[in-house]
Amino acid sequence: MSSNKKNKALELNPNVSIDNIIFGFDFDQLYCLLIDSGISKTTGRPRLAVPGDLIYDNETLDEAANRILKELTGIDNIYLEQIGAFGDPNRIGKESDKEWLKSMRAEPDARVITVAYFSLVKMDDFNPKASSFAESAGWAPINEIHELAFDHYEILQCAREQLKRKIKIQPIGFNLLPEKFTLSQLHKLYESILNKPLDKRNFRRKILNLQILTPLNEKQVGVPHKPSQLFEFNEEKYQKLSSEGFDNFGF
Amino acid sequence: MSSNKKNKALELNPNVSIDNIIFGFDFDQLYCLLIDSGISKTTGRPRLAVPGDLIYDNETLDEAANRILKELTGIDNIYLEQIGAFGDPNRIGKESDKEWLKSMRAEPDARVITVAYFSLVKMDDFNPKASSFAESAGWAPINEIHELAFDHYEILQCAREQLKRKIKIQPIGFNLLPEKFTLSQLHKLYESILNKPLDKRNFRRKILNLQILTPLNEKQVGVPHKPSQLFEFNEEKYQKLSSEGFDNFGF
DNA sequence: TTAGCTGAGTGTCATAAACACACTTTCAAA
DNA sequence: TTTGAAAGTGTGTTTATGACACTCAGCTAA
Repeated sequence: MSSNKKNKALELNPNVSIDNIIFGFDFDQLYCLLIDSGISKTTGRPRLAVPGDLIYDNETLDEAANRILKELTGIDNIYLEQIGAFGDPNRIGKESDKEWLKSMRAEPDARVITVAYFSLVKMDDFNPKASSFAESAGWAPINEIHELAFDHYEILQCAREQLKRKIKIQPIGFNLLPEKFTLSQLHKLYESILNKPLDKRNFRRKILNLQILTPLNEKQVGVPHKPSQLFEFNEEKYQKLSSEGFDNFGF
Repeated sequence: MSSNKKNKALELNPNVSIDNIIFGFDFDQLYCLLIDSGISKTTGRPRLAVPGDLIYDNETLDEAANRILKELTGIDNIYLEQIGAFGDPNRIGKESDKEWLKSMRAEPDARVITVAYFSLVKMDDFNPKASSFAESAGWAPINEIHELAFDHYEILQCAREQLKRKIKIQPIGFNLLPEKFTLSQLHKLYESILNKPLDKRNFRRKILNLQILTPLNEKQVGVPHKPSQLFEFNEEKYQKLSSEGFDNFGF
């Protein structure tokens, strides 16, 4: 047992892991960051998983989630939210999963409960091709993910649901966009998350009525159509608004 | 390590526990079921906690939560929902908590992550005075709880928030009421959960418009005022409604 | 028997939010 | 200079919300 040893600080807890659903957005669709651990001997297919790791005994769950994100992408200070715990005793049941765990873990057969998180990152901030994970990590369009290791597919679906719920109540979507963005980009983002078309005029009215966007004296350049106005998110106005208590950001 | 031994089925996992916030309602206010483990030697005050236990290595988290509920109250088939994982390394930090753990657990110093649940029970179904827990468990009015063992107070607040959020979207409140109830009782329940007064007429209109209540040919008897109509919750209509997708049960 | 108390039950109007819907503008590229 | 592509804009209808006050039915106690 880890907790019986002296040096707890550096000790991995064999029974609790974190898995982190990392969302990105490219102005067209939602993506999820996946790890590819190579072709599985048992299935012959690539083994895709969500980044995750066992926790250390001296870190909080949030710290562990941040650590994993940082180790993989180098990014810090990211929007991060817990989804919940997943603990089916058979969640590590597939042969291809066991095979992989044996190569990875000191106690590959241990019962592991995982605490899932999701995070929202600006895709520009992490280009897998430029990182040390070039070969093992990459952005996958969310609608093209059909199978993942362990119970990661199920976790991903929970993450999507939670994001849907949350975006209706709080403007966390801004975490997926660059500092400056257009209303059309924001519109597309909401459509991607909610997975349904939203009327353009109604969307604009609603967002603008919230008064949390600052229009910039700047337009798109070089686009083969009417260039669109750029905006930035106004954190200050939002804080004021949300501390006064609003719970309708509803779509 | 538990997972290294042969008989995993009967093995407690030393690193993961479940804590269960059990809500009840007496037509007047919300209650929470608490365990009293007696006067603490270190604080001199009663040590109140939410029911919980380590998990067994062969049960799912939901099963463990149900087991704890069943062991304590004898009740089965109860509304149960995960709140999330709580894993601050110092969550077991108070002296009075350590004292208690030493008397309870094989590995009192182990780092324990807890997965919190809340459940909704009809208070009639569990009368602590009639159970074997007569002296150690009891209903506490939720607004009179100010301090609990471990991080249980924090968990309780999260449970209340989650219940608030959920009740606006799904009619789970019916789990806290007997089969037959009056609109006033339901009204009071919503006010207790949302912690604010709701207009009587607007509340009735909204609830009745949902069409998930069946009026019964039955009235209150023996009350010193106009007797009120009894209703029951119509699961069938609700299923139809919610599968067609509604997300506004909003107050 | 009746007066008084208690909570049940009921309707309307004003305001705000939601939704459906189509044309003109601006720029780049051909 | 024509064409294509997305930006940007307003109105009317419908639906939900929120504020508000009196009568009714049954019990109790004088």
